[in-house]
Amino acid sequence: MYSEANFKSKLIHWFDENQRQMPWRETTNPYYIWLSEVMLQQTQVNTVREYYLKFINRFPTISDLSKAEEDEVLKYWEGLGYYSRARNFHTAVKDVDENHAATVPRDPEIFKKLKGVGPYTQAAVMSIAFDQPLATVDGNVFRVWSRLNNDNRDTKLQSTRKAYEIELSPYVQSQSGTFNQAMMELGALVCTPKNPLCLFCPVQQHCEAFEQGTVSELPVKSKKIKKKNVKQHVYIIKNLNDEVLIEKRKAKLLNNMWEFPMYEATASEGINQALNIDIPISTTPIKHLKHQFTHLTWDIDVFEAKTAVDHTKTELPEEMTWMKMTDKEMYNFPVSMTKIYEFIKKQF
DNA sequence: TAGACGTGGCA
DNA sequence: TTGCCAAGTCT
Repeated sequence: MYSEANFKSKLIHWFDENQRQMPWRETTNPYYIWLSEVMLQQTQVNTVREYYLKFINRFPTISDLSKAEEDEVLKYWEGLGYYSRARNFHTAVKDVDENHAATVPRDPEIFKKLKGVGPYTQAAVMSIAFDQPLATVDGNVFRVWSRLNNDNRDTKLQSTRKAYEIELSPYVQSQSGTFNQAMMELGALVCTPKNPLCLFCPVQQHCEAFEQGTVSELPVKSKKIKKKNVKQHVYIIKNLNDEVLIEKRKAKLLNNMWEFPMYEATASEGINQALNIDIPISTTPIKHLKHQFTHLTWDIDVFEAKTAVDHTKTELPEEMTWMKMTDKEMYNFPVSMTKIYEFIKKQF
């Protein structure tokens, strides 16, 4: 058994010398720290940087974000993925603005009640911004801690998370924010999923898995879900003004984002029903693409409607509109639709 | 509880 | 090309 203080001291010393520069590490503003933690969920640091800087530039205060329309907030999240994070963060910030005097709560129990704040975000924001004694348990910490203890418990189980939070609590009674970030940084830079740099690890002598030669087998994760494949038909409908038809999604997936009308291949007559007009559709796809999500694949055929009908005089259903090709930045599109846009842009 | 929820990087 | 992984949360 090793000294807890010795382990912590070595880890923090390594962190002081080796941590990466990040814009959110140069602020003590709890709102900015909170935003960064939301953006960093399941997302790599280098991807987040630009989004973070643009976001705080446009919404520099809680009040600014609180007053914004959801469509604009989503526009600033466009391309980052997991868009419910943006909707939930917006909701939570409005909550703070209205019910907490526009001040991020210091009480972990109150903060945890906000929309989109789970155990990780609670611990991260509370420790980094307010030095509250809570341990962050994220993917990095699961990996680092399971290896340090040669622990093969399933990290997907809630019980394992709880156990880790308790086991780590002695380390976060002081300097909690620094310790938490050091654990995560070690996981990101040294104790990596593949090819970990054990020879350069500042706490190698505390690592049971290194001693036992089991590093590559940890952490243990149980569930692997198989992707479903969904065939989709997308329709590029142009009018005589060289505008193209777009539709606002009303679904859990990519909710409230725009798309070219899309129907599952098994329901592809939907476009004619929706418009209540008979649009000639090209019989062969003008483009085929696959778009990968975590849990499914869209196998997309893109069809083009060549029509002489002046659809500008046809009344459109709710949540549909004609978009000028030069106005794409006025709408928020998922990446799959941006790919299609880039293709058809050449033809206009 | 297990599956839904985006996207890009990497071996 | 394919599958896993990246500072998770919601239902």
